Amino acid sequence: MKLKFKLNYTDSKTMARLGEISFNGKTYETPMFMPVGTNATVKTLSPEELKSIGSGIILSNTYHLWLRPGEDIVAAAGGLHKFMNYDGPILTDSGGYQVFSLAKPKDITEEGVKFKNHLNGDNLFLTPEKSIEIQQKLGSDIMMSFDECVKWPSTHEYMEQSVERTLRWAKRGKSVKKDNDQLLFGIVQGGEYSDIRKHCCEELVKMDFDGYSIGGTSVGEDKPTMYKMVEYTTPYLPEDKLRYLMGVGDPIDLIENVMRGVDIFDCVSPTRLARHGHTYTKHGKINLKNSKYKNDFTPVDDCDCYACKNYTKAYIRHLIVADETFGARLLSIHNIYFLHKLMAKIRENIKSGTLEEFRDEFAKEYYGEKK
RNA sequence: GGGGAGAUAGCGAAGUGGUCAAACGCGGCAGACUGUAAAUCUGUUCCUUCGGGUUCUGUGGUUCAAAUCCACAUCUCCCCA
Repeated sequence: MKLKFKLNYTDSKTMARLGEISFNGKTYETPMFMPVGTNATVKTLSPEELKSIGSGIILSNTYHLWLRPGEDIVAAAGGLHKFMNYDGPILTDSGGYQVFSLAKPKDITEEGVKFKNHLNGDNLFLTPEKSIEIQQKLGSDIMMSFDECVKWPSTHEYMEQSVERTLRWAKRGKSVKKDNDQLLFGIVQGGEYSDIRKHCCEELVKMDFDGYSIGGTSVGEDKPTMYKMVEYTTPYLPEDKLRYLMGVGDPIDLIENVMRGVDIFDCVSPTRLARHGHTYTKHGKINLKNSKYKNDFTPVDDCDCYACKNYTKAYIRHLIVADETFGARLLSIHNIYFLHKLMAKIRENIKSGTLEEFRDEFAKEYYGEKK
């Protein structure tokens, strides 16, 4: 079953797009938010819970599954879908982000990247070919090319060299790709340098990937810079292919980047923030650990998710403070639901041509007066 | 009744003459988190008008200097009768 994307509509005032992904007999609308399940699980949530809150594609990770349990075990289980019991689409990251978070500059060579296994300190070596081979064994529906996620800020000179190497890596990865149902995306790097972003897009498009990812964002840059990175990229990508902005999940960033032509997003923040007791509300992000919620017997938000329909802030706060996993689960449900719901509203406002107004309204409520 | 041990900040617990407003842990109060080395990490936690002020069960004492030494008192725990 091959995942297919169809572009249905492009907003005339912004670059926002409406599309649909079909997979395994189901269709999913874009723009879409994808929860992250690094270790073949979206932390604390079952596949049934994910589906019930409206999740479509979920993300998993090549690097982590390579180390544990190992791609051969996942393959022996019948692939990632069977292994984790998720029949929706699965996208795997290539390990490129771990180049940013785990490797030192001297560990990055033309051939590949040297890692210290974060579990036991072993020396590891990941190459573009190896990354694709692992992802093929995992059997994800969308694979990522192995790239260098470059730290911000970086010099124009470094970025140029790094992007050339990332392009060579993209080609190498593609060369070992089997002719199967898995899609392979190229990843656009180039920091905030418009010339490098453009060049990277053009070279990747020549290689003809199944979709294109925008990388190098959400690595500590400010929002205007992130938006520029996207603006310097999307105009050079083919209309009919999916565009994935990697690692972006702040609510306002989702809206802003849909307006810049992005279709799909992923981010760890809804689940990580949940585990840390933070939660999104229409009036901004709140920290449920704050003592002012001790006696607050109202729901987290005006929302119809399972957590908000059945539980109060005071109760969830108690669970979080008492380190009970059910608290993390309830907040994960709400936080992911909140982002899915936001994406649904974004889609509606693209349809009605009111996305800019929606952005302004949302920002006013979300950042205006914090509860 | 006899013998022994001990009382340190909200709690547990170091410290046994000056470098002690007092380690560390917990608890409390905040903050951070963006393709997950993250159910993690950071700050803070006697009072303060930020100059200082008042602390280590209490009272008295020794000393230039005491949480630390001495005396007595109070309370707690253990052992023996």
